[in-house]
Parts: sequence; C-alpha cells; structure tokens
Amino acid sequence: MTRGRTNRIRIADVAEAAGVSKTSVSFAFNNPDRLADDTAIRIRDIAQRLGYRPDPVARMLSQGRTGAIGILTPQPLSVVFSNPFFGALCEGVGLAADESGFGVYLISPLHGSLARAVGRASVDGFVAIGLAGDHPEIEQVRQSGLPIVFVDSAAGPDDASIDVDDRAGALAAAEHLVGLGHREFLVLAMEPAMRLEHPDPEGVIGQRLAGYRQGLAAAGIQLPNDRIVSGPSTVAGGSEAFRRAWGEGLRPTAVLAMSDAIAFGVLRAADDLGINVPGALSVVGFDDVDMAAFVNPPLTTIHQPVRRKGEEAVRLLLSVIELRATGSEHRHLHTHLVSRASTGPVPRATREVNGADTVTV
Amino acid sequence: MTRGRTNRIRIADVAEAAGVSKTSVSFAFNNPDRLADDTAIRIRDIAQRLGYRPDPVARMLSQGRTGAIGILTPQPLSVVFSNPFFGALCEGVGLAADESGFGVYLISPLHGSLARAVGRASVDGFVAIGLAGDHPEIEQVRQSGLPIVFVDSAAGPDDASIDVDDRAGALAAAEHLVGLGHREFLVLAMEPAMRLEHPDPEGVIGQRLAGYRQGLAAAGIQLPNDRIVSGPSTVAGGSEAFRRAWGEGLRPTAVLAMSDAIAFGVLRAADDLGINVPGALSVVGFDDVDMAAFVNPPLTTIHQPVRRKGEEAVRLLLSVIELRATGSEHRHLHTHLVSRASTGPVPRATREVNGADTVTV
DNA sequence: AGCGTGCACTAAACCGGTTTGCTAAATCGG
DNA sequence: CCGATTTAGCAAACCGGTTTAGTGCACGCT
Repeated sequence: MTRGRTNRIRIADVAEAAGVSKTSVSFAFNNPDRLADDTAIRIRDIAQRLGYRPDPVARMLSQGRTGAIGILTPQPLSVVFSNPFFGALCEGVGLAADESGFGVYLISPLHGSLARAVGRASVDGFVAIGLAGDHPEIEQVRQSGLPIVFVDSAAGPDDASIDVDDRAGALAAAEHLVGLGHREFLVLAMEPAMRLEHPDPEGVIGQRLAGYRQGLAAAGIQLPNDRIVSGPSTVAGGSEAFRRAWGEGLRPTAVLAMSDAIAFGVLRAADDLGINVPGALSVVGFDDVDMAAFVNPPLTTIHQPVRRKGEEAVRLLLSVIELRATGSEHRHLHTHLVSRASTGPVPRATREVNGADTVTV
Repeated sequence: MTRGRTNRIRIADVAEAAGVSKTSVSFAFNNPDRLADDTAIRIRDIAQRLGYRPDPVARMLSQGRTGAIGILTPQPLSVVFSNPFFGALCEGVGLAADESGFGVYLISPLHGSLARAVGRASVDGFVAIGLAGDHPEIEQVRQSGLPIVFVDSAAGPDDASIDVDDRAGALAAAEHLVGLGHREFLVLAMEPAMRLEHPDPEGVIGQRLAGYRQGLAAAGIQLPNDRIVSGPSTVAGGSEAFRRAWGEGLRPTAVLAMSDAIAFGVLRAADDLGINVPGALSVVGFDDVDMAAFVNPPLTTIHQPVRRKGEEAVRLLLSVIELRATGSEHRHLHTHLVSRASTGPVPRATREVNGADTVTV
C-alpha cells in the first residue's frame, strides 16, 4: 500500500462508483438543479452508501470561506474562562453565531504570541476582545487582512467597534460610594499585561480609572497610585490582590473593583480576614454578571449589557463579511448602577479616625 | 479587473519577487536546512517585506492536519456558556490545548443538527461533552472517522472516555441529607433533550439518579417520578423548575440538584419565595464550581475535578491524534461531598407533620 | 434540411500551499 | 585529478474539493 493516511472516501471515489465525473458529484450536493433529478438522487444515494463526507478543509480552500469566526483574546484560554464576564459575552456570541450558522473559533496567544495564533486560524473574521490600543500586536492582527470588530478595545476610527460608557459607569460607582460617606478607597484593576503607570487612556482600564478619579475628585478626594493595585480578572486574582493590599497596611473602607470577578475575590478575602461586608467594607464591582446577585452579600455593581455586546459584535462582523462593507461602525452601549447589599455607609469607627485627618466638619 | 477577491500575497508572489521557486519559499519557512542560509534569510526577508502570511487553510489541506480540536456540545453555545460547569471544563481544555499549541473550536448543533456541524468542522479530533449514549447523533459523530474522547458521555468500551463516579457522588449527597433527617425530597435534573422516563442508565443523569435513589432507599424512602423535575442546567432553568414544582404544591425539605447552576437557581427562587435556606430547605448541588463557595448561603455540593476533566480529555485526545494510538483508554475520576451552609437539619414543624405519616418512633 | 436552443454532463483549471524526485554544481576522499 | 557524495534548488504532482467553459445530443421551429 502507498501509505496509511486516511482511507477516507474522496469525491473521486464516489464519482467512479457512480460512473460520473467529479463535477457531477459536486453538483449533486451543491447545485442539484444542474443535474437530472434521478441522476442527482442516484449520486447522493451512492455517496451515502459509501459514507462520503466532503472534506471541510478542501471545501474552504476552493470556496474561499471558512464559515467560522474567531474570538480573539489577549489572555490564555484558561484564564479567560475563569472570568464569568467572558462566559456571558460568549453567550451572546454563540447566540448570534448559531443563528447564522457560523462556527466559533477561540483564539488566544500561541506560545505567547497572538499574531502567531491569528496566522494559524482559519476564519472569515475576528471579534477582538479587550485588545488595548497600545497592545503591540493589535497592528499585526489587523494585517491579517480579515474583517475585525473590536469589543472593549479602543480601536481606531476606521475599525468597527462595540463598547460601553465605561467612564460614566465608573463615575456612578465612585459617586455611589462617596454618597455613602466613604473617603478611603482602594481600586482593583484588571491587568492583562497592562502597565498601570500609563494605561491607554482610551482603553477600558483607562476609562474606568478616569471615571473613578472624576467621581472622587468631585468630593475632593485624591487617588494616589499606591491605592490602585491590579491583578488578573478572576476570583483568585481579586482575592490575592486585596489580600496583598491589606497585608501592606492599606485600610480602605471602600473598594472599587473593575470587574465582578475581582469583586467576588474581594468578598472571599474579606470573609477570610474577618472583615464584614458591608459593615466594615463596601465593595462595588463592574459588569453585573448573573452571579452578582447571588454572592454573599449580593454585589452592588455597574451593569453593562454583556450578552448584547457579544451578539452585536457578531452581527456587525457578519454584515462586514457578507456584504463586504467597509465596516467602521461604532456602537456605544450604556451602563447603570445596580445597588445591592455589598455597599453601605462608612463605618463609625473608621469615620472618626479618618475624619480627624481629612474632614473638619 | 478579473474579480475582487483578496489581493493577499501568495507564495508564488514571494517566489517571483525573490527569483526562486515556490518550493524554496516553502522551505525557507518550514525546512530551512534544505536551503543555503543566506538564501533562506533573503527569502524570509522579502516575504516579510511583502507582508506574506501563508494561508492556513491551504496549509491544512496539504499537510493533512488542522492544529485544532473541536469541543462538541449537544446544546447551543448560548446555553452552554450560561452553565459555569462548562466554563470550568473549558479552563482545563484551554490549559492543555494552549500547552501543545492546538486551537480550540466550539462545535454545537448547526440548525439543530450536531452531525451537520461536525461535518463542517475542520479539526483533528473531538472532545465530546455530555453526549448521552442514546443520543441519536452519537453514531454520526463517530462516523467522522476522527478521534474522539468522550467526557461524561456513556461511551462504548472502544471509545476513549473520561468521567467521574457520578453514582457514588449522588449517593453521598443523598446520604448527607438523609443523615440530617430529611424525608421529603425533590430532585432537579438537567435536561438536554432527555426523556426522564427512560434516561440512559449509563449516562450522567441516569447514574446520578441511581445514586440518589440508592441513598434514599437505604432509609426506606421512595422517590416517585413526580418528585423529579427537570430543566436546562442553568441558573434560570433551576430557578424556574423549582418555582414550578413549588407552584404545583410540592413541599420538599431537601433538594437534590444535579448541577450547581441548577442549585443556584433554587437558592434564588427560595429567596424570592421567602423560604429560608437552610432553615426551611436544604439544597445540595453537584460539581463544586468555583462560585459554589460564594453564593448565599455557600452551597453544599458534590465536588468533582472539572478542570482536570478538561485537561485530561485534551491530553488523551492529543495522544491519540499524535501517536495514532487506537485510544480506548478510560479514566475515572473521583468525587466527594463538600459540606457548606446550604444544608441543615430538617425543620421542626415539617418533621412533626411528616413524622406522623412515616415514622413511628 | 438547417438552425437555434436548452439540457445533461464533463475536462480541466483553480484554490494556495507542501512534498517528492530529480538535476546540476560544489565538495570530498584518495 | 577523477569518481563519489553532498548541497542547493527546481518542476511537477498532490491535497480534495469547486467552478468555468465547453461538448454532444435531442428537440422545436421554419
């Protein structure tokens, strides 16, 4: 025998068995009108009997389309999935993709390089998630030549994009806490390879930070850099980051977490450290993931339409793919505060102690 | 112009620009040893300058491999992602796939047909999740000829598979509740197109049901069919199923939920209905997803190594793919009860009322 | 009979790479 | 200095489909 390989049935085998040309077999499946009815049926019959299934790869090559879209994430899949935000987004992506019969390919850095992974991926377009504008690989991704929709990504004006008013959301979070009397804050940022010193001001993190700062500044509160710590956007990451800050002696009465996952981690850490929430510590998240209503205590957070973001991203991408539109549409969705039980008035003791330092009323 | 198409740089363009053959260009990337060093460098240089990136589809076709694995789920992506169990599993899958440089393709029913989706997918193998043995399409999937590892799927002895001792886990859950004095139970099953009358006894649902029954039977308790209700394995599904049962007049003191997602839903519904957990109702989940420790109250549940299941499934699959092994290995992982705060002794009032019926001590 | 039309089907080109044999020149051993 | 081996590079086949551009034939019309 020539070589093992797969003894898969090829289109030529069917053609031979049916005594027709390859073309006819192809037509029997994809263009039956060009064949006599009984011929088409006979061919399909024989194909079926032989167990013929067209090779999807060969099909892609000749048709020039893959029928799949790629979800681009700057973090490895293992961390991406430990963030419920991503799950929710994928719900939306899945919904829209299913609808139009497109497959979903997950693309994360391959051996540390997103560009390499992008090059390997056989898709018709990408939905890029959280690719900061200063991410060094954003340009390489763009060079793939395939259509891209940027979600939460600080894309250029020529790119299609979907995002939310992160800044307004963060502002609402800060105002909420300030309104409860808090003056000692800790911000927990998510850190996908992001130098906190100079976050891209257009990026999600930069925008949220700006919102927080604006809200605090309105009450005359500064936010020094040592009150901002960061870690991966996971429960473990949030828990660890809070513990670290606490260990270093920081004693905030309120935590502004940039994601619900991080906020969940804070709740866990606080519980372990014997800190009562919201009695001694208030926590506000961001995202309003399903679980936010179920944790203990239920999390006050900034709601954003995560699922819809996923859906719209895919719909936008598909319209670009199918209509070959140039696609530079921008969609901007809204956020709002959802007040639950993880926030409360600033604790008495702390108010007195800190009050002496900062307030003179 | 002939036709728009993509004006992508092809290997032939590079060859022409460099004044060499296509073969040499290919070698410059994939087999540089067969070229003089400076030639290889020069070619790569020109390719780079031209922005050449090999078409992954063409590459797949000629190499006969895709560098990707498919995750097969019997439900649409949108519901799959609303189940935290799946997220955790994907963490493991992502970890192992990243490690070996494989991509991950999500495959869910296309226009209702899993077989169709499988046919369209260009992957080197599948990890099938929760495909019940009596699922009509399991056979069609197998006919793809590609290697498959079945997770939680009641596969045949010739298939590679990974699962956990669902029955023992369920037994432990039932024993725990019986030990607390409960006698009025409600079982909430997950329902991916599963007729509860005759669940595949080898399937996950069948096994867990058997475990529950065994544990109850040991205490002389029957589990009539009307005490088993089912719904999708999501928070919403669990919430709705419990509400329905409650609305129909069922008044269990203990709920056995077949997944944590369902259990979360029960907690929500109970809270809405003013039922105190664990004071008036005990709830046991299954999976021990990360969130289980965070909900209110923290969920008593059966722990299973979900992440590891994902990892091992991929490793097993890759070994079959790469070594062309016949792969009929079975791995059986273990479960154990994690006791948290959602379970407690049977409530007094109920104990008296029901005690009259069933107990004579 | 002569011509146009439509039908049923096919040969060959094509998609964009990789791989196999082969040739010509350079290098080596003795 | 000559035959043997190695090196560098190429043409063509191949992967498995789809699509283009015909071909041959039967039929209808005048």
